Amino acid sequence: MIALVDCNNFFVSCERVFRPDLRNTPCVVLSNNDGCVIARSNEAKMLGIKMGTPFYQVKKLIEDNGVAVFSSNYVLYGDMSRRVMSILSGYTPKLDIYSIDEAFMDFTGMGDSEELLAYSHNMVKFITKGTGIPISLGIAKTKTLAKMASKFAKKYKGYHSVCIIDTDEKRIKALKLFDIADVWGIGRRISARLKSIGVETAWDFVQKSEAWVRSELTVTGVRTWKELRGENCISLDELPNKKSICTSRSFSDGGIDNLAILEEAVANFASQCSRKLKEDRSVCGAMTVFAYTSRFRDDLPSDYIHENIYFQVPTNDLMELVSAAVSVLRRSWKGESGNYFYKKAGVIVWDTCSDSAVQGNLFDTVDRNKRASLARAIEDINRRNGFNTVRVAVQGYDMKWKLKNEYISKRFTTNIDEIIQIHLD
DNA sequence: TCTGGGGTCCTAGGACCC
DNA sequence: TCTGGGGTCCTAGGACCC
Repeated sequence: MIALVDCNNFFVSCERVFRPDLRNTPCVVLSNNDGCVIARSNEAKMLGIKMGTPFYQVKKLIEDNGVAVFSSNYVLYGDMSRRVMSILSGYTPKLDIYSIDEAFMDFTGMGDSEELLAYSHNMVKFITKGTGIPISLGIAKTKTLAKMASKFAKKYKGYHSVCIIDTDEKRIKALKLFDIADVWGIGRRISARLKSIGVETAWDFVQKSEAWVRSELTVTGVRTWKELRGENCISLDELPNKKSICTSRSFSDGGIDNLAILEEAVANFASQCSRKLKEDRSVCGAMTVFAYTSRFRDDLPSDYIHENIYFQVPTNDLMELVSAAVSVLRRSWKGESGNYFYKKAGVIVWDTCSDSAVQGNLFDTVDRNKRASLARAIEDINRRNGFNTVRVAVQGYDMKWKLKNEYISKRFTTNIDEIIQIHLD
């Protein structure tokens, strides 16, 4: 059996751990730049605030109903996630972390349904006590069915946060109740297509033949189809190293029309990519730099910079990545100041491989040894004094491209100066 | 006025090989 | 007049996930 653990309204729950006064108040968390609503408490969902709505469109609704608003605080969420996952790992021989707030657990050979239920209820209590984060569990024979079960666990109070689909009878009943659009792997496009030909529920979908699914939805559709019928197709393998790493941001206000400021931003994105590669013990063979104007503004001139660069030898070197990113940007920059307002930019590194398996280049022009010892010195200083203590000059200090985050909470768990204080009168 | 950020997998089609 | 058959590799774009 496989269990899927899902943290309820995760970002909101993280904020509430340090704001217990908001336990029954509607809350939302906004995306970077305070752009869109990306997490909602149950009360906020009930007010009709939809996932992904631009903040300005619901600002009035939020003010009128006393909804608490938070800018996203990924340092806090990342740390809370690590705590939850760390406790979960003690409850299974195999934990597969799927996202910041979800994980699959292997429950094979860990007892019959009754025992699994008791075990899970116990775990839910312990996680809540240990971290303050409420979770839900779905247990079934396949991952897709476990995801479905977790939605039932969340929806019906009677399950007390744990729903198990252990018999064929239960599976069929659940499939008949389950909207095809809510199935894991069936997105907006495909569900619309399926509904237009009368496939409304997961049950309707599994009634179709394998050949039909194969021809209409390709092999990924067949995997989902098989999983819903109880056949395991999506493996629980550990996550391999990332194949691409992206750092990107949208810019607040109108955007950026100045090359120097955009350079600074892109240099910092490249620096982040270097750090992420090193964390993964990876190097990259290629990089893409992109920058584009707002796609919502038909009245302004638009531009779309999108350029690749290929490295002679795969690298994760800070200076090499920063200089490559900036050179690409300079080369493809078309805007005279004032012509184009770039709203978003980013750096993607790809064609990655392990840093211990780098293929050299006979015609390499760089002294790699010298670079490596300098990189080690920089990493050493930054490890002790904080990321970016030593930086490439073009990264700058102004952060003129900095994000808007008006409603951000403190880094309660990761910065000693921001630790929670309790005043006793 | 204001619209997130990070990933994966699959397929079609073009370029190339013998 | 008539123009083969079998492959691989790469990329862009589309679908999905959180």
